[in-house]
Amino acid sequence: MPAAPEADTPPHRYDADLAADIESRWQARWEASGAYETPNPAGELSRGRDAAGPKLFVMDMFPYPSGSGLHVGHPLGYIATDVYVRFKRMCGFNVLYTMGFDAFGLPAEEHARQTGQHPRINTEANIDNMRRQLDRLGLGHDKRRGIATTDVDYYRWTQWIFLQIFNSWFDPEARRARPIAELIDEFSSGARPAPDGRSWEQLGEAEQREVVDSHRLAYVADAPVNWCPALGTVLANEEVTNEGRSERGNHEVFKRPLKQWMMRITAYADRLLEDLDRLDWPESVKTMQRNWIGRSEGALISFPAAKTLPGPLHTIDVFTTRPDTLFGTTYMVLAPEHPLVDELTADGWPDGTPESWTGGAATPAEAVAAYRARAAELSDADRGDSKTGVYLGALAFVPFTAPDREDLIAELSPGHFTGTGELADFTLPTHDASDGNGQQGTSSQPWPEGRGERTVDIGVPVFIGDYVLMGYGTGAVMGVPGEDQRDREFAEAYGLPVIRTVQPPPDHPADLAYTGDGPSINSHFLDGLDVEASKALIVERLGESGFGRPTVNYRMRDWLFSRQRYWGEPIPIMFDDLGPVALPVDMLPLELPKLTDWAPRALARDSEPEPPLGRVTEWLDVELDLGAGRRHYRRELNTMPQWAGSCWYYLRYLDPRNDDALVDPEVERYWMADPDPGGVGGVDLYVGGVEHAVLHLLYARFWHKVLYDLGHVSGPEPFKRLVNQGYIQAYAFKDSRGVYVPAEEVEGSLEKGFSHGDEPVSRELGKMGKSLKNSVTPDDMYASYGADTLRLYEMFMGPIDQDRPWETRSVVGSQRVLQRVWRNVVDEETGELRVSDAAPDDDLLRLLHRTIDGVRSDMEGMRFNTAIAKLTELNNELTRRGTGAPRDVAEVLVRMLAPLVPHFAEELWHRLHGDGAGSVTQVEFPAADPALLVTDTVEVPVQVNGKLRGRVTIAADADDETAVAAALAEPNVAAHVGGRELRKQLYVPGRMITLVV
RNA sequence: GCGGACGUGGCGGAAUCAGGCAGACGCGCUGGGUUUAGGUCCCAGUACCCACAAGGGUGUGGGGGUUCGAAUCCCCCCGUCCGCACCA
Repeated sequence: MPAAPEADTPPHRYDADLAADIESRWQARWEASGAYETPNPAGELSRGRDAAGPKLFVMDMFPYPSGSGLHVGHPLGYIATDVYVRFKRMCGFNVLYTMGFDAFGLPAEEHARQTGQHPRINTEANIDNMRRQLDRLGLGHDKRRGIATTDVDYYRWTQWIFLQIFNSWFDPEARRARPIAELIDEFSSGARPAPDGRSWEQLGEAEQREVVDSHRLAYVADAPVNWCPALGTVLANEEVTNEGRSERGNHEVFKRPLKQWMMRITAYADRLLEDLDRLDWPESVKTMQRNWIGRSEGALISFPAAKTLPGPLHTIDVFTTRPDTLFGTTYMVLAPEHPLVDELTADGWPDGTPESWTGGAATPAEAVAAYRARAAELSDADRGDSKTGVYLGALAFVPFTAPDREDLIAELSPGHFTGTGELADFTLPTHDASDGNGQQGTSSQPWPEGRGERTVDIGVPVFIGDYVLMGYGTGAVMGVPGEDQRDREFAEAYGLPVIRTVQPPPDHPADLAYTGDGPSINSHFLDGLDVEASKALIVERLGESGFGRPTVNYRMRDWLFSRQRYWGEPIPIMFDDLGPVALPVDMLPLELPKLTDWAPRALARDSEPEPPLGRVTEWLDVELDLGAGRRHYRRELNTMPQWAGSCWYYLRYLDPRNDDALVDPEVERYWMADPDPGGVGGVDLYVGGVEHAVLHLLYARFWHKVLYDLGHVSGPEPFKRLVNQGYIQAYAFKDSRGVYVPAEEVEGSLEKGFSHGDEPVSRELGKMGKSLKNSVTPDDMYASYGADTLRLYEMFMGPIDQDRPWETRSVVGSQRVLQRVWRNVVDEETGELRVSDAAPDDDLLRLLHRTIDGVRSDMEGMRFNTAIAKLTELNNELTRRGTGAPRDVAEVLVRMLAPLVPHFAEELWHRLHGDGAGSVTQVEFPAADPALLVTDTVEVPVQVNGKLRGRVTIAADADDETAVAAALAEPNVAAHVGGRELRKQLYVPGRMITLVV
């Protein structure tokens, strides 16, 4: 509540009204003088303040202009960067600091849909509103550089980057992206053979296009995707929650195959992983990215399989991290969606098939159909813990003979494990070595070890089961119940044999899989070797025989890049009869067509996506001459995902109005260079929420690396240092029905209980926001206290990276601090200065310099809470002394406050120095005089037998003997020593005297 | 289950990086002052126990260890939060 003017309130007290007056006045002057404009080394923005001094690039994660306005939690990170930036500017750095808006994408569009207005109108109104709320905080942004991702001049370059990616391929030997033209040259010159061994000329145009397109970093694939009918669009894995619902709106999401644009981020998996080690990021975020990428080393093993013998053989490829346990395989499981399922489904149940394997169906085909239908109903998360599956009626064969093992299986299991057949016509696949997602061709290869003549083999049954996911590895596993607990549970459920292949310790429970180390057993030529050695040998043997090879598998999939939405960047691609064709770069921007009927439609689950751009018939079909004569093309109708614009906005801040390039290379080198030689470069400090740990931050790193490979940026990483600011939490209140009630209407206390009206309510701590009805708006804080008090309070609440509960009643503490500073400089009654011209005494001077020293290092380390505590301490000392502060001390204190409370400091600065003085934002930050940090005498605590017994004042350079003598002279110390002989004496200079008796 | 972060007064937190006076600074609370009153503002006190005091004892989730000395380092356990999760 704003302080009403009271008769007895001194007229010049620092209250909300005075703060509002000061804040608006200085904001206008700063704006007029371009106080925060930072010059570039070249180009249009090279005018500005003096650019001497090292560069620093500090950035916040830019916001979505959502339209519902800010609460006090939103600007926490912005205030922190602003304080840091102001401090570094005062330390002589040339700091780039600005703010843009991430305005494309689902949130803006969903909001527009609710209000019924066109997204552009909505978005621009929201941006204006957010700018106003943020400006009121006094953030020192270079406003010339602010962009919105929806600006045509901006998304023109987003489209340009898309074309760079489309026109590139990943060369696995060079481990980097190269222009697609170089690949075409290699094919046509014969330096690189065509995939099937034919010469390039022998391939038709269609085949050539297909081969080239299959190498591009941006490509169209018909792949299982996350289809969200309610939103009318597909979503990236990253946008789907664990519960299988959309991150936005919490709608149901279904897996289904659709033709979509993909980006080959998997090609960069290893580099994204390796370079994490070179980043100054929170360990938690690095860990999340590592887990997301999910690199695991193992082997790909091929199992021959057949539904009848004799009969055609198929190959089940399996990824395993434990190839050493191969001989423990007693069954196989395919994911229900696995493409081989149909081929391996037998016509009828083999003799002796147990009832439990059939799912109660009359034939394997019926069992499969029923099981698949059930699995499709369930999202990955709903599949539950119990292991289920049905038998296909087929057998698979471990690719090595192992007579002992076969005897063992024969002994453990009923007759249906034995198949008889002629294996000579088995066809082995050849795998190309490019990557885990590479295509595979087939070619004939002989069955090793002369097995073509064998007519009897021990097969293992092949199941489908939903504990095997199509989205990981090859979608098939070898069932090894001895060494894998999930396989063990499946084996238990279906009565499958268990063969241990690693000797467990004696105390290992017999009913659990053993995953630890130990000697191999029941494993033929591996027996006796430990796990590592067994892995090495089996992989070697598999390689020799052609049945397997070492491989690296990743959890991460390629990035699904297209959305069936209106409010996004149009993808600058056209299609002719043979496939996608890039729009020439000189035809950019490809503007989003004006459309009145832009709203997405909620669709039925199995309907086809309907991109809204498909409604623009005159835009859809174009005739162009791209060099091969005038031809007809159909435009791509999908738009880019929300993440596209945020993948590179930091680069556009550098050079926002450049029409010739996304950024001038000289400007890019200046701002993105790493201060440390050999560093990765990039934004020097990036502050934002941890919720972007794997989405935005992974995509942006990927794009940056592609741009780096293609020579458009000078370093391999976009963000050198990352800080995650904590969330501001707030108490929320629920009534007896569990419904949230507005927090500001709740009365009571922890002791007395809380109530809303007459009804008792319960309290909980949660993220501030609309859903918990516990928002506090910055506008309320401006009205009650002013922006500087809000800034000071938010910085004082705790370490920047920590969550903290909001307490409106505590804000007044920060206002009192400023009031006390104000009172030490300005007379509240008259408004006159009340500083004294007397020189500060020695004690005060020493305290001042200790404060300077501490505040400087706290600011540097972004420990603003402790910096504020130290400044408060100094000011409390001034208050204790009464009589107004010595002018020299007040002047230094004001300079130290300037980064935290810039308007307040600017006002006092001008009162101290007269109106001719320059801005406090551009003076130097105080530096401590080292001579004043050391003292002649020090007060040192004394411990006797580990307990504090007194303190003595001694010369700062006193030696051991002197210190101990002084300690013994202290009565309480002497009493505790009690005349006994010292067994030990120790003096840590300036810190502690320790005596042991 | 795996991985990460963390645990200090009534509350937010400081001291943890580098072992050396635990509780800086602020909120709240208690008492006092200013004020017609309330509020604002100012001053003093405020970890807990004993004591008028001087002082003494206890104390940083629990247990153990290293050390002259541990909130800090090491081991085990408990608890909270976050991320991932049938990952083969």
